[in-house]
Amino acid sequence: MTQRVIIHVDLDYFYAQCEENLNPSNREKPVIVCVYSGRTEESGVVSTSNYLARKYGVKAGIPIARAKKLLETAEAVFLPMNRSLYEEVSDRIMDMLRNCADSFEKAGIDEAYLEITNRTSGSFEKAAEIAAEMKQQILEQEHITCSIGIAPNKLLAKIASDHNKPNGLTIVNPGELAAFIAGLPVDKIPGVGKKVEENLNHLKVQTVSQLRALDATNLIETFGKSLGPYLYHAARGEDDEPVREREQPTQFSRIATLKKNTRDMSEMMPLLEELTNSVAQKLAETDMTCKSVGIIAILHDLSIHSKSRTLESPTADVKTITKNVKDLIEQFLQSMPNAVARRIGVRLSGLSRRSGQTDISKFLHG
DNA sequence: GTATGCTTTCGGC
DNA sequence: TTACGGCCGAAAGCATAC
Repeated sequence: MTQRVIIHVDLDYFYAQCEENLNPSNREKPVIVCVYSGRTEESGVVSTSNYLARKYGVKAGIPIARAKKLLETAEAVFLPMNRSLYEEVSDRIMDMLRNCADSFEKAGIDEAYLEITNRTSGSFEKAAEIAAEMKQQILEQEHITCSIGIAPNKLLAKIASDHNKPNGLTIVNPGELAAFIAGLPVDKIPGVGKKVEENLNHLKVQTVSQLRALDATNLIETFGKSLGPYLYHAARGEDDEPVREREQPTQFSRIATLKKNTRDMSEMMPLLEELTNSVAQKLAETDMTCKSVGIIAILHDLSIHSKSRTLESPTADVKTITKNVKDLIEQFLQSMPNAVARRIGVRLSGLSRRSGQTDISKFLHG
């Protein structure tokens, strides 16, 4: 088994950087890209912000109203999301990166993994040169900075890209691997968020080297048969996940906030129809069918609930989807007599592509 | 018990 | 002092068939 060379590319504060490029005068100001829910003038959350805004404590996920408070002394720019713009920029960058790799994996709108083992013959020095060229190309063609990690696997490449931001380049040579991760806080491990971190803290684990001291059995008992082994290996910098193009999407969903909280069918249906039409249109655009239809409800207390059902046969028909959505909402309201919805959504899953799919009758009667 | 498939929840970005 | 989105993929949880 030859040593792999993996790169993780993370586009810096991506949505906000796209907005800076659209309007360069914003580069000197805090820029906050917002998801407005439409309920009141400023209800909603921050999607992302530039580094100037972050100096004020304004970061992804906080309410817009709170961001405005934090920035009331600054001349800040609050902008609504323009997702199609970000997708276009992302698509162009991803196409550039794909051409730089032996194998390529888009891991989100603003990040990607590249395996470059073959084209570097395993040399990390050569990898650093390629990374520098990629950074330059992305900057010249799209005026976007990024942070890059180079490592022997995806796990370490991702941790490395996060190590020096923005506009950073971090190399973790195989020989430096142990020293690199040992002192890191456990929440630097992808998959270790608030909840897992709390659990680890109860076990007196705050750093990766402390995590490494736990035995596999203990980890599996505490975190289950998926996360347990993952943590055991992550503590040692081990990961053999391949870099591969992601398959077709597995689900499409649309969710939105109601003008006011309700459990009244007639107040929910217009929004549900809109969401259903939108997600069904996505299905049509991508020439897919769905086998499963589901609804999502976020209640007044922000608790999340969902219901779904599998259809007799795959469909892309709006009427069929709408009928099932309506049934599921009624079923949900009946099952939770005290539920008052704040946000509602529609989810289609069990997706498959229509074209290229052989007619089943050929198998039956071939 | 194991394999498989479906529903619901979790958590990253 | 609080404040609160819209997506996605994966895992957990559960049921059923063998």
